[in-house]
Amino acid sequence: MSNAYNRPDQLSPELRRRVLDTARRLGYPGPDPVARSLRTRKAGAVGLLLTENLSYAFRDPAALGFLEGLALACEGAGQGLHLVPVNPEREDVAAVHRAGVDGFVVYSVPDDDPHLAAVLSRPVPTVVADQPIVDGVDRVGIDDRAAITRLAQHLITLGHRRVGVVCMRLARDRNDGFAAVDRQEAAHFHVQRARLAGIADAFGPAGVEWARIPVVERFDHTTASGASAAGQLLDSDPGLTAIIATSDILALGAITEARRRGLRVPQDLTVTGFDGIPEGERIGLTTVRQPVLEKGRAAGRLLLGTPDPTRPREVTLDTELVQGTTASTPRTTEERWFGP
Amino acid sequence: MSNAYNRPDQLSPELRRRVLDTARRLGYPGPDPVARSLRTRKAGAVGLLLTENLSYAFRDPAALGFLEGLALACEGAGQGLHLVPVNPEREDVAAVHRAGVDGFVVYSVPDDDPHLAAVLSRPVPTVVADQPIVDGVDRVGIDDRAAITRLAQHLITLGHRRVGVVCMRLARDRNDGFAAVDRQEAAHFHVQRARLAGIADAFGPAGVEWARIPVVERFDHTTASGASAAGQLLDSDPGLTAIIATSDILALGAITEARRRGLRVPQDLTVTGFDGIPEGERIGLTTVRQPVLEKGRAAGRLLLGTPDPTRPREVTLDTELVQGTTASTPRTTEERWFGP
DNA sequence: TGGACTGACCGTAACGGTTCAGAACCGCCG
DNA sequence: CGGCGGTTCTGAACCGTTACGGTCAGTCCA
Repeated sequence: MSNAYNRPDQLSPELRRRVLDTARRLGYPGPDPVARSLRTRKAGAVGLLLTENLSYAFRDPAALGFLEGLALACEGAGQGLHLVPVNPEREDVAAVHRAGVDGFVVYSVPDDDPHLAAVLSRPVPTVVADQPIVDGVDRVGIDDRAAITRLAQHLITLGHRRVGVVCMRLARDRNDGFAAVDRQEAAHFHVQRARLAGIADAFGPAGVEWARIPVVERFDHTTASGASAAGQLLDSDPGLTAIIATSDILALGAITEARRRGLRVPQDLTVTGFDGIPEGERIGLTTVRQPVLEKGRAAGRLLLGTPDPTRPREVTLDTELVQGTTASTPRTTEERWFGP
Repeated sequence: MSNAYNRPDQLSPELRRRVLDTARRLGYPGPDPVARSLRTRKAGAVGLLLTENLSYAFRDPAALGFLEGLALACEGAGQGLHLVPVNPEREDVAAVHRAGVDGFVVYSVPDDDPHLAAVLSRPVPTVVADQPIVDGVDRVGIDDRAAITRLAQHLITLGHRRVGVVCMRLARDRNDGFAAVDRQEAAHFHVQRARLAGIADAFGPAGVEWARIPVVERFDHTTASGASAAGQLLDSDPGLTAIIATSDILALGAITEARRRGLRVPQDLTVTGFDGIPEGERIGLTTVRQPVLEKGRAAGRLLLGTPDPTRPREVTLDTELVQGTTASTPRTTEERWFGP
């Protein structure tokens, strides 16, 4: 029976025809994929775990790029892509245990996320992306810290000293407001923690004490969040010459808010982002471009490729500083040159 | 054992603890999801079949909206979303047979697609979206024909008579060029066929013979395709006053091409789209807005909801004519009124 | 004291494929 | 005619779980 479907060479054409015939007559719908998976120990799919609602991934351009790259890799290997449903409110890990997959890709979840723990407890290969290193699992990412240091140094070169920072959520609990250093250092999102540290790396040597640079955190990753966070920064210190956002989405919101307040970008306020999303490119956002699609593809390849004996592998992709038109010398310097 | 994990009420806490303890000691990784699925006859996931490369879905805003809505519905029901890998070149249906899912959603594939046939041969519930009705499966969609008829009538009211049409692929074979009526009528993509018919419905009564309206087809659904198709139309008849595209993506490309030729939109050329994607809204594209997210959600609900005894169900969602700024009275009429 | 009842626990039979060993068969040669 | 190499076919074991029925001990009431 099985042979009739999958191994035509193992039996005579005549018997095969007869088997298939009676199968059809009996209404047999073909081999059951689940039973086959049980026996062969192959599900033919990789699971993807995202921290946010599944649908969030379809809104965030960076996540989307990652998804596209991963899908590309899966497609190439004939593997399905199983999106694991996660309800960030309820800590329901059952979905992770129920997913019939041959491996997991975990994208940007907090390091204390129970779903991540659940994935690691499953006896299947796992690749994490934009995450800190976990014991022995493969990892793909960029050097967030060094990348944003370069960007910050660029601002320092331009003359900025009074800057504010807008960042994404640092932990699973909602904290829409200022984030002190202790919260920053305890951050559970590796990417955000690294980016903040990278900014500090640049400003410290420039004589700006990091603890005095205001950092505003937002739980939701939307342009509206970026706008309100920028507003909060400017309210607390109208003398800021630059706002560094840890994502393009937040930066776009900050620009909107600046304009709303009658501030010209970059003449009155410099704004920078991180990611290099198309919307940012369109308006000439100064940012760090990271190869999101490549990242997804690398994650897929890492998972689906032959499991190298030199376990845990790590792929770090290159980034590029994009000097757009939203950063310039600060107003004060400018005024010094041209008068107020 | 099973009870220890899933039915704490079925055994004493003491025994449960002991079982779990020894399980851990033996390195038991928890119940195997595949075996569980085999036994319970539930995979906990729905399959999604798209005609294009998986990664295409992440580029096309309309598909993306559908995906988001579907993901939302799955999430709500705690179901995973299994994206079936399809290589449009090779007709490899195996992936459909290998997918361990409780049901399928089929989105906008040609009605003669072997993958669709493979899905229908599987003994699981199926919902098709933007497809013609298949025997006894649920369906969700819009009234493409009536919706675009309204749009076309709007153009007729404005005074347009010499129009050209840009449409997406009509069949699985590549045909980048004019599509005669016979090809239109034999189209395997229900949505495209319906939209062309809808345009004909409007222009026929207005005294414009449909067969004389040039229709240009493009295989790839990109703005570049829209641009080249518009170019082909304008080359063949520079006197066109309007271009009707069957999607916003194509319309955006057509606008780019018009501008490149020094034609102002809408003063020199009216361009309309279909879908109501954000990029179109931003530039004020005249189009038909369809609730793509709702469509995805409806598909998910149809599949996951209680299977109504009144089988095949059908959900038709409403559309809205968006009178943007890319359509106006045609140049010739204008000139008649104001002089050249 | 005995019978009915309750609750905890355990053994076993599917679920539906794949795989593999060995049976059956066939023709051929010594 | 027996043995042998080869192919085709059959049967049974196994994958890991859940559902179900049965055993057993303990409790309650007549």
